Order: sequence, then structure tokens, then C-alpha cells
Amino acid sequence: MTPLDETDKRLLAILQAEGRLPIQELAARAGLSTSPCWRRVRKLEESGVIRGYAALVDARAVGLLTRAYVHVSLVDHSEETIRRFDAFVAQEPQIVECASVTGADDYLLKVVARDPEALEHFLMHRILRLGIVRASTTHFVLGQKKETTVLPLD
Amino acid sequence: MTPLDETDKRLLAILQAEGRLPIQELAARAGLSTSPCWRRVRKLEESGVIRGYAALVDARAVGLLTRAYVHVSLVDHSEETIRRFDAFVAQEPQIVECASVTGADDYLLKVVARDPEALEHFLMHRILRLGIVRASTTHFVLGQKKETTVLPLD
DNA sequence: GCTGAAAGGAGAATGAG
DNA sequence: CTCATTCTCCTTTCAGC
Repeated sequence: MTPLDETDKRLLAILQAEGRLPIQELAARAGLSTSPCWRRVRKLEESGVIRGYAALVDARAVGLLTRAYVHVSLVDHSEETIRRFDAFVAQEPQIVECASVTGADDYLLKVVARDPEALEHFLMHRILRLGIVRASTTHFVLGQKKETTVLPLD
Repeated sequence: MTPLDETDKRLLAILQAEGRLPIQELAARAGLSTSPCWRRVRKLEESGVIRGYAALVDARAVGLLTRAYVHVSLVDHSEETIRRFDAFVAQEPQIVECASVTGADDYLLKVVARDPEALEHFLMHRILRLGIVRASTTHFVLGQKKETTVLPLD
């Protein structure tokens, strides 16, 4: 848990954009040689700063043309209700984000689907039929202006 | 643009979870040998189905403890206003998601910050001071239940 | 801590069957 | 798709700054 120095941040910035870059090139771009570069990356991985590596798939190319943000309120806040909702979210691959949030509603979900009809069907038949959702408000995405996995590192 | 077969989908599913897996292991897990596996992956990359590879960084580990979703309405919908807002979003690394959405507001942003104060400061001094935001509603994230880059592939 | 070099082994990438 | 081959890159260890 030792804080990141400027070199670590440079490595992370590069790897966030190009996760498969060979250590040699990474080292060259960050201005150090391969041995310490390799050691640093390994440390970042082991300490959990780098949670993993992922291929980023284009949603359109796999036929997922529709997405929406859905505000959700539960019927109550018993342990059992929350547990069931969490389990549902975890197990449902169409839900790609879920956070409990401040405001009038309990959760904000991000849902992907093939088309608006499929999304509506998912809302009606999978979420609302759970029997634990009191109310929901859906915001369909008209245009995705930005969507990045890159976090700012000051 | 040829549609994905089951083997492609299996490769994508694996690579979405482990983007740095060696081709040999990937091939073994998907049940084919290395050459055709490598060729398929290359095709997926070139055709844009795989947009790229990224190291996933743990937000907490780099001191980003706070995030929020922000609904935003612009003062007007002139080309100039929209252009300025888009440019701002694109250039601002703390904004990790931005979509224009249906509903009462124009945009929904996802913003990350060091702490709630830094987030409030970002909203007040960077977004609202643009002079083109009419109204905004902020939902602070209390708990991130799910956050994945993995898309469902049917 | 860092660099540079060097070595063996692993994996990427291609061509032919 | 399999097989075989070439060549790049990874990974480790050493030396020395």
C-alpha cells in the first residue's frame, strides 16, 4: 500500500490505454529500462492497484445497440429484500453497472440490450417481476458521448 | 462484419475477463489450437469487435474514493452550446461516462473524485461555471454493487 | 533504488499441408 | 484446422552506477 510515485502513475496511464503493451515498449515510453519496469508492473498487479486486464468489446459490433440508465426504488429496505436485489444484479449480465445512490431512489443501474424492445422486456419481465421494486425511472441513452475505463491519476 | 459464431463468442467472453491471457491458454480453454485461435483474435481486433485492451485500475487504490452520477440540463440546445459541452466532457478526465438521455434532463454524467468535497468543487467550479448548464442533479454513489466491462454475448 | 547486458524459455506470428 | 518454423518478447539473473 505504498503510495504511487510519478513513474507508477505514468505506467498506469499507459497501461489503462494499452493493456497489452510489451514491457519493453512500456519501459521506453515511461523512460526507464525493462527490469525495473517489469518489477513495478508486477508490484502494481500484486498489490491490487491493477485489478486485471480486459479486452474491451464494442457493444454495437456484438449487436447491443441499446442502453439505459434505470433508477430503482425497492418496496422496503429489509435485509432480505436487499439481499435478493443484490443477488439478481450480480447474476444478470445485462446489468453492467449498479450503485446505491443518494436521492429519491435507491439504486441506479446501467443496462444493455439488443434494442429498445429487448430493454423494455428486460425491465418489465425481469426487474419488475422480481416483486421487490416499488418504482423505476428509465433514461434511454440517445448518444454515448464518452465511456472510458481510464481513471485520472492527478 | 461477418456475424460472430459460438467460438468467437467464447473467445470474447474469456478475453473480456482476462485480456492478457496467452493465445495458447486461450485456445485450450476455447477448445481449439493456437493458430486458428490467434487468427480469430486478430480478426476480432481488426474488425473492431475488440476495441482495445486495458489495464483495469482500482479506483480506491489510487485515491478516488468518491463517484457520482450527475443529470445535466443545458441552457439551450444551439449547436454552439452542445459543441462546447461535448468538448468539455471529452477533455475532462474526471468525467468517465457521458450520455445524452431521454427524460427531463439532457445528459447523464458519471464523475469520479478524491472525496465528496473534491466532487462538489468539480461540479461548482468546473461544470456550473461553464455557463451553459441550466440545472443539475447529483446522485452520490454510496455503494458500488457492480461495475463491469464485460458485455453479455447472448 | 536505478541501468545495461545477456540468457533460456515462452509465446507470437506465419506459411504450408 | 494441424504442423512446423521463425522470430519477437518475456523473465530472470547478473554486474555495476
